[in-house]
Amino acid sequence: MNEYNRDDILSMAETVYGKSVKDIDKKHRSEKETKGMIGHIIEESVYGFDINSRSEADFKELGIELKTTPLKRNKNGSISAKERLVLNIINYMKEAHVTFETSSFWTKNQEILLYFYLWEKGAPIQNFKVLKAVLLTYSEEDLSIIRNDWEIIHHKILSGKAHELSEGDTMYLGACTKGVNAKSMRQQPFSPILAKQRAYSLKQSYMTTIARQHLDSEELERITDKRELREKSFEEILHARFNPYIGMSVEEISQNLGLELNSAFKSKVQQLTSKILDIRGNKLDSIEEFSKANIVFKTIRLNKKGVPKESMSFKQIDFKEWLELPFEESEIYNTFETTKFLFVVFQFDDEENLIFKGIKLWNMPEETIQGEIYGLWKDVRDKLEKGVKLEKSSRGIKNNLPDSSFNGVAHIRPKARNAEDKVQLPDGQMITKQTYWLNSSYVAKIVSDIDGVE
DNA sequence: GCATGATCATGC
DNA sequence: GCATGATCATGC
Repeated sequence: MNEYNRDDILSMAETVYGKSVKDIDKKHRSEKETKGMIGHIIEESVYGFDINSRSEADFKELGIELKTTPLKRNKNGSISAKERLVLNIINYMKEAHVTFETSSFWTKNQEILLYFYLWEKGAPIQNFKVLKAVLLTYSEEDLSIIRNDWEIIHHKILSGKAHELSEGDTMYLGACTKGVNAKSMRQQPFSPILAKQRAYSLKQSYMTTIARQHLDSEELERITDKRELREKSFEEILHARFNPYIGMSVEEISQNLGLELNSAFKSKVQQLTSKILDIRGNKLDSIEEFSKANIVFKTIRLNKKGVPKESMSFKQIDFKEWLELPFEESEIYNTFETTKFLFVVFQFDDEENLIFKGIKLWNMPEETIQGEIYGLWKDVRDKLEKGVKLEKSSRGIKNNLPDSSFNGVAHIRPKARNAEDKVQLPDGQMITKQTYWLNSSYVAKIVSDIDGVE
């Protein structure tokens, strides 16, 4: 037993494509629903492992680990990874003293036998169906980026900043929290501060892209190549692409690129950016690296003082969810923990020309997420629990949710079709649809170190 | 002149 | 029809 080769592993997997967990499960293990059960059932019923007598490595001789991961179907029919793929826990004490090649990430996760199954809301686990299995390895391009991600994590450990790690720090390989609860803490070697227990993970956005490439044959376009990635990090490459245009007006950039633009500003920037990154068509959302790393574009227009005219808005708030889910599962936490933003920054000069100032690849510092964002979340939560105060004012209906003077980072404000475009609060009252916003003064601070912004 | 409630524009 | 990026408009 356990002397399979790579071909065996995959051809045996094919025998269960389309089958439900219950149909695969020869030993009726699925009657006990526990986490990780699907993996156990596959090991036992597909590969014949006696899982009670085994502890770790699945296909030891091949150095392959078996993992299962849920996919979900979206309203538009596409599929997405339901979650990140959590790998091994990071032992900060040990990981500090290794190189990428000898790291626990690389030695344990070089090659993964990955089973995709379709998760369905509300359905029992037994009904979930296996869609496909793949041997997950990393392309040379991905590996360059993953190696750089590992270096970023490693560097934080070496600088005594393991407690400041955030998933948003990196592109594909993340350090996600993992523990029984938010209070699972570990020692780190170069600081007395206890750090949250974290595990290496392949980000949800990375898993989504991998799943779509295998199951939907999605075609995406890379903006870098392996040669370039050997020389520079992805972030450096991005800067090199945009740097030649710094100091030019939107019109000058258009002329320079041979584009004739008379559309609205928003689509102009999209077209310019596509051209600068050399994307065919105008599809910024089909850039492979951005899709895998969950990099989101935001254009920022600064006034002469370097402050955006408007705050930056995000998704509409689902107040019922806000009240029900803990902070670590909330939408606002997940947005800032897992998104990298690519700010494309322009500034008005004295003649009202819009001048390109540069870009910034940014993710919110963990400190701010655990500080101000948590504070905002908690304040809203408490008010939802007690009942939101709605009062008629001279300018519409005023609420007592945190405003822009709350903590200097974020606030809550309406965003709707009009004042009558409402949703129900958990307490039953109706409120104009609301969004959370990053204060314009906070955004100004984030981009204040971009070259040319004064 | 900014904060804040309201609303527009676009794309799916 | 709705979500989301973007912006308006007025009271303080």
